[in-house]
Amino acid sequence: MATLLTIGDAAKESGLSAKMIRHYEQSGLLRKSPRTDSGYRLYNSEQINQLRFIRQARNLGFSLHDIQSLLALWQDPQRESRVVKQLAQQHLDEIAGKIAELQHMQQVLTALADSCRGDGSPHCHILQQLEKPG
Amino acid sequence: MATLLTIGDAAKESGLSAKMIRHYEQSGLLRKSPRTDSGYRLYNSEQINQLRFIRQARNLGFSLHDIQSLLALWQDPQRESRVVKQLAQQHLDEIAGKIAELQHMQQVLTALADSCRGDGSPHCHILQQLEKPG
DNA sequence: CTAAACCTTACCATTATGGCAAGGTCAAAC
DNA sequence: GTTTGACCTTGCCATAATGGTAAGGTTTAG
Repeated sequence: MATLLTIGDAAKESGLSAKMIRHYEQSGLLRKSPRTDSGYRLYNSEQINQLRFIRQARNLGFSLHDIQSLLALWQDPQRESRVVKQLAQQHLDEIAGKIAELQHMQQVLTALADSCRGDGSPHCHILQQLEKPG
Repeated sequence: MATLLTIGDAAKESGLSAKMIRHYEQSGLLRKSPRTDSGYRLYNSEQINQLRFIRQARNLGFSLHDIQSLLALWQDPQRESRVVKQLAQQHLDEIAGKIAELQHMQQVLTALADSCRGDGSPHCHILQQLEKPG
């Protein structure tokens, strides 16, 4: 029952783009896939699972670099869940950092926008504030 | 009182890097600055203010593209604050979108990490979940 | 047999920033 | 007056992840 899919179908199955699948292969995230005589890439169900794994991890914002580690852990029966959790925690820290940064921008800019009349006159607190050193 | 600064001092004054100041000039965000006979760029206080303006806007996360518009508005005595506020609001929407996206990741990944023992055993809900289609 | 829909590779673009290298300039110290 | 160190110049390369396009081969359906 070895159903083999071409890259387009693998893309549909996994939710990745064909373009990205090739890219992942070329950048070493995926092993080179087998080819037909005419050079078409072929994917079996195990590889489709791997592509899905990658997509899920991308959806959670993991970098390709981290995903390489996650894939390795996934495939290692000897793994320690400690290591996986550490990776996740690191990523959570990054996410929290980015959120904080964005929230700070949000806070400052909201205050500025609130104090800008937004009418036909040139007076504008936003520009006034950008002008100042700080 | 025309104090002219070389690019390194302009960088220190503005908080931007010299590299980026050159880049902003080359990408059309800034007009070409005057040079000494030997080719060094020189900045007067008005230009320093412009650099500060750019840095402040960058700190608020505005793209260089948006900053080009903001600079133009800043320098236009005929501007309508409505336009500035619109730009700010658009950017705030983007920020809010990014925050929402990150918070979603944060929520999902936190739940996964919480259900991962993080010990020496290979069992791990995080990997288990990444494995699933969805 | 032909046309559509696929596949291949290779190159370019994005965004904002940094790094490096090879070389010119300027000021201070000797 | 020369050397030295700190500056400046340009230009090219790199990042991260993704998309686009172009030129060309393949497969499949009509």
